[in-house]
Amino acid sequence: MPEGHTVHRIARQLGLDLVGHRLAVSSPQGRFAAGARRLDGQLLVASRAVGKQLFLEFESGDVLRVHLGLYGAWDFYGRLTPLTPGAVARGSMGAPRLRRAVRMGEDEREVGADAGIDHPFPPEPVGQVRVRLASAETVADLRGPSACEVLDPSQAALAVARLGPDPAADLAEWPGYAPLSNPSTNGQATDAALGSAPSPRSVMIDRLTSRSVAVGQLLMDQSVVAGIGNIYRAELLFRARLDPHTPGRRVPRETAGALWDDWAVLLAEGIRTGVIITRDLTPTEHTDALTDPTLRNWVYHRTGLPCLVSGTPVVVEEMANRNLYWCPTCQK
DNA sequence: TCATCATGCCGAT
DNA sequence: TCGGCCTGATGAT
Repeated sequence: MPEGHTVHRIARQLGLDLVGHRLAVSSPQGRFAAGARRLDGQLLVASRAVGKQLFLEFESGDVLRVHLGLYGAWDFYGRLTPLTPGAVARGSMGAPRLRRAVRMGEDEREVGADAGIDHPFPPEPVGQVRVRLASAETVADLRGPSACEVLDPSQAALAVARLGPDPAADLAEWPGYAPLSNPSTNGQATDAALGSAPSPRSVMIDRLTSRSVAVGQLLMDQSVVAGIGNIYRAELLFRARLDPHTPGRRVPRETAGALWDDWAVLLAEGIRTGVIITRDLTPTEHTDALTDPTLRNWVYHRTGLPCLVSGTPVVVEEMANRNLYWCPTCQK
């Protein structure tokens, strides 16, 4: 299930295998029939992720905006370009081109490398497929999204502008969009002096430190910083040894900046591997963690277990309508 | 085999 | 604050 890293991986997969192709767009489920008609037959020109949202730009300027919500996912069939070495993959890497399906939207796994050989292409839709994007060789099926809509360019720009900065978004190449998320600059204090647009990092710091809401809530607020979900929230706070209840206003700017920097590192690593590993592990442990979720994190899903640093039992409480895991000894 | 829960978020109430 | 989305993993039965 999707925090920002997953959506970036999906954007990249679609970028590799469907961008530059003229697509057959359909809605086997029927709930997106009108939108599918509007996009059917168009060239897909760009695939971008901002936070947890996916923006697919077509030649007409129409943009398909997708949010996976809690259990949305993309299923890929047919020819797929391997994303990144080091990613979670069962079966051989760089194996045969033909794969029955690769699911993205949860911890990813590849269904047997040659499982598709006996199956027709394109395959029958499985379950409630809201949208199918199909080139001659690759099919991407979207199921269970919480948002799936066609926007015109100005509506899409508005949707992006409503989001906080994302360290992995490269909006510089997206003409007309908020100049918020150019990750190449990390502008410390020079923005004003240079008269340039504020850096994403400084935007995040400003938004996080200007409110009295608990930092544990602010990290989940997609207008403060985009892409962080419940796991990354808990783990970022632990890594910073920060009490989740600290009001944003009381978080020193240096601490807020360190949170941004750490998020950028964790996100990049999540995009690379496809899983959320937040502990500092040896290479061997890291390999084990790719297949064993219980090895990956400091506090997430570890209620009652001893904190790996202090030994204090990890506690869970509700914050921002979600379970928040933290160590009362380390984070104060 | 069944019930519950989950890495999210929106809109109705 | 609650239900919807309508999936898949997990743990209880």
